[in-house]
Amino acid sequence: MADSTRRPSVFAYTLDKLGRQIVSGHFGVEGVIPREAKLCEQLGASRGVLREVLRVLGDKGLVSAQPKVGMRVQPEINWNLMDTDVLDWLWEHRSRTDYLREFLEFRMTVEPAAAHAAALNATEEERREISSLCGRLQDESERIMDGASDERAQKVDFQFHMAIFRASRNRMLINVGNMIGHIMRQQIAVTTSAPGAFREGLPLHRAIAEAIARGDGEAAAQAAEENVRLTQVHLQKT
Amino acid sequence: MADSTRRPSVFAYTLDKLGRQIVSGHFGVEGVIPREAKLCEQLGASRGVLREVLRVLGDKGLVSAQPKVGMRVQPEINWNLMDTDVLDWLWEHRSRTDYLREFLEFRMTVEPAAAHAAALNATEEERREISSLCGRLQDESERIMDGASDERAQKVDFQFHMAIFRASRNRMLINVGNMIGHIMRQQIAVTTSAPGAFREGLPLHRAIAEAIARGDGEAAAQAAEENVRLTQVHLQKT
DNA sequence: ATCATCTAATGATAAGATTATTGGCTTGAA
DNA sequence: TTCAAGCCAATAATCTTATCATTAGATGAT
Repeated sequence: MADSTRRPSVFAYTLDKLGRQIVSGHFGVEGVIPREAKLCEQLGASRGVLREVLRVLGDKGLVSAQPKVGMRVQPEINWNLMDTDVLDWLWEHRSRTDYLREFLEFRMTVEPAAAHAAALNATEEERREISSLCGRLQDESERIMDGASDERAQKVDFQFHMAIFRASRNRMLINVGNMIGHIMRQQIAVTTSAPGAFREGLPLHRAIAEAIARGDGEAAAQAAEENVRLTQVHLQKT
Repeated sequence: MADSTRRPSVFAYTLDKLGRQIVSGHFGVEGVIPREAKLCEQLGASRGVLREVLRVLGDKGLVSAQPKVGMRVQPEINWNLMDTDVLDWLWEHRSRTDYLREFLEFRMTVEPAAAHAAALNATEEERREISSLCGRLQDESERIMDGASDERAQKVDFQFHMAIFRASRNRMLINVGNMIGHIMRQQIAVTTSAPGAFREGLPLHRAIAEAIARGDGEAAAQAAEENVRLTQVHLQKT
């Protein structure tokens, strides 16, 4: 079993640490990264794992290497913004001032499309699952009104969105959906902490689920768009 | 200087080779990959680079490792479809039967959004650049009518699309645009080889450019959508 | 200035120590 | 007997260390 409690590997730790340093601008505008030997002692890792880390960071578009010349951090335009690690690091450093607008804009184009596709392509079972999750969302909402933590509601909300992406029967949309879901799980804590935000969003969630259930693509897309817009409003209030 | 003529690294070669093997289903439905020592001799690479390769393939969602149990290829749903390497490998193996529909569907949701955003957000210079590229596209189109190769036209077409994504002022859309552009450069050879396909698509390209020039988001989105639809028609004829 | 040479950095290989996980074996109690 | 908990060894990834090769900037003699 992939136990979540096992100690993080040296690789994972080093990747995370160096990734954060790069994204936070720790190496200046020139972006010259110390040579391998120096990085090893700074990060406390052997040259082997460090090179693995640098390869992965290169794959994420953060750095590129050249013999003799050394490592350089790449211009930000090359950073892979579909990568959850990169997104996490960005989110940590410049929290919700820099990329938030673009992220919401991106959701605004992708989520309606996914809802539309789901309404057309979902299996009967998927439609039932989505409706069911919407029902559970309502239950959890009421539980919150009684003073319960919104942790469980967040989880259900996350599952609801993912179910829609899955039902779109488009693996590229599902892929993007995973990325969006990952960010949402961090953002949602902010979004829903606004009092009544969950209750307010409930009718739109139901509208999405019902539109998908009856195969109305246009309505599903419109409701999904409204839902993102509502999130937008809530986030801008914080 | 990053010379394009320098010999490919062992790392790049091994990554490509192993990546293709995995995507082509070379390791069976179980997806059990031989252990490191065995892979080394099969691929002719040292353990060091092999581990770097495996880490990158893990980052792309293709494989995951566990001590004692070995390397396993991950279920296809986890493969990172926003990664150009993965896409290349997939495209090579199951060429334009499996993922083509989903790719075009994805373009259909993203490109209109990018055109829309570009119409609203582009700078004056960007609008001029897009119009200029559209004009060059017309020139190249006429050159093709005279029997010239469509290689140059393809390059301009690619630049045209990328300029629109860039003008959207949304770095996530730009990122996705890079991915789409990468695939287009391979698909476009098929698309435009249909006789007259270029000429037929020209009016729509002009419609996009003009809509962006005058800041008409709705018209730009609609023209972009029509353009993808036209591509769809051409591709289904092959 | 130009060219050969030196030097310092990444690229690649090899070998060994370490750590974690599985699977079997044993032990012990119901 | 049967089942479960705990121990042990085999195995594979993980990590370290050392060494050589390759590359390109820097140096210096012509």
